Amino acid sequence: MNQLEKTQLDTRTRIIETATDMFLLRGFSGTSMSAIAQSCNMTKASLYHHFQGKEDLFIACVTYGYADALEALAAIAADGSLSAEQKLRAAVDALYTTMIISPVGRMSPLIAEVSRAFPSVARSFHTEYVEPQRATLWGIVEEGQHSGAFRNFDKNQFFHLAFGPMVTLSLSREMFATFDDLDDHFPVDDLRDGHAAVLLKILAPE
Amino acid sequence: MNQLEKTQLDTRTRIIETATDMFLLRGFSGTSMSAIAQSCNMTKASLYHHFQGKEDLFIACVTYGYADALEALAAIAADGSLSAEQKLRAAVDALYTTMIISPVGRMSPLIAEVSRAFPSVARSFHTEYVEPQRATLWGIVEEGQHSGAFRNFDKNQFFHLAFGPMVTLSLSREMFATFDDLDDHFPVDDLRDGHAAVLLKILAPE
DNA sequence: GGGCATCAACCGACCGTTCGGTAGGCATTT
DNA sequence: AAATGCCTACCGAACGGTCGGTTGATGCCC
Repeated sequence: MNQLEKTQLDTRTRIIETATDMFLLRGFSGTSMSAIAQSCNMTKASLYHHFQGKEDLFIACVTYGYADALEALAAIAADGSLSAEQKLRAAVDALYTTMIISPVGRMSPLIAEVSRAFPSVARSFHTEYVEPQRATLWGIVEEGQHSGAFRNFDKNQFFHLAFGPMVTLSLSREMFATFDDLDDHFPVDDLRDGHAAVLLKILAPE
Repeated sequence: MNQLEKTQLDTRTRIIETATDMFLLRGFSGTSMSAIAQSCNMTKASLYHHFQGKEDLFIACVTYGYADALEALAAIAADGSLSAEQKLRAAVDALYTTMIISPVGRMSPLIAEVSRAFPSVARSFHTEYVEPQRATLWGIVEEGQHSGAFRNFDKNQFFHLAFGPMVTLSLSREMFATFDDLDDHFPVDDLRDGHAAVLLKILAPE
């Protein structure tokens, strides 16, 4: 990669990260291309030099974080030094971090907003992010089931109980982001620990 | 209330219900006042005769469903013929119905979209809808704890595990509303029953 | 006749998008 | 080494259209 391509990539990345922040704050329709350009210290015309249009930029924002978010989880699942219980516990921690902190984890309400206008974005989010995440987590559960550490449990039921609370926590913190007592209402660490304990309990052999 | 006031109220209600559907489909910024007026078979000017502005109309839409959604839950909590376990089971059913079907239960991503622009809407949603709902559900749990039917359990942890899955299910069905195999991915009845069973299990005395 | 609901017409601002053009780096030709 | 042509990045200005919101008039029902 020469200097020119690198500069171009840097600019694109800078735009994507800036735009992602704004989309998360104000929603898709609530964020204008002019406002994004302004935040990137460039003109609208320059912005349109790097992206074909608003939808194109939005898709780039959504897709941008898939890999990193999945990689952290995959690393835990592949760690041979951990037992299934340890992996599950670590995976829960990693998932909470992703859902609360990383842009891609906080995008659910954004996807909901555009789900009818851009069904392909929702499809991509599901196929390339949600499903791989579920599959990796389920691999850990299956490993525990084979070793006798976990009991049998319905797959979709487990996802419902595992992802439900953490996604809702992420959503709640977006909904009530302006509360100055947000951490009192929704204390991430406490809720995460209690949740992990319950998951291990319902998976424990009878 | 005379005939005139009643007609006016009917018109307001008709507008609110129409606008709510559109806000849920396209988001706040994605729904224009012209489009709402058109769906109501009236002019924008007539729409502005009934509501001061877009924010005013939106607040009316959000507030509109509070009472009905809370009433169904309160009726269960007040039913003297049911045991605490039966009440909890019925409450879970009612909450799933609210979250999946009723507009107010499906509004979470909408609140997230406007949370920074209209913090007061988020506040109202929390104070007048979320908190009363939690309080009523917790009343049922406390009743069971006093009678020995339920063990002690941290309040916020319980909310996390009880509301988490159902809110996420509602959100997921909004995000992936365009999928033609939506009910295969997110089967409400199955997930609800399994969830209720787990809740009763973690509350069961040791 | 007086208050109310509705309307067509209109407003300035902003939307996403496009256009014509400029500045500067790089490679090839002279 | 100078001149040429091309490419990327960027910009000011403007496009047609839509936004939320307003005005004044018209019909209608009590």
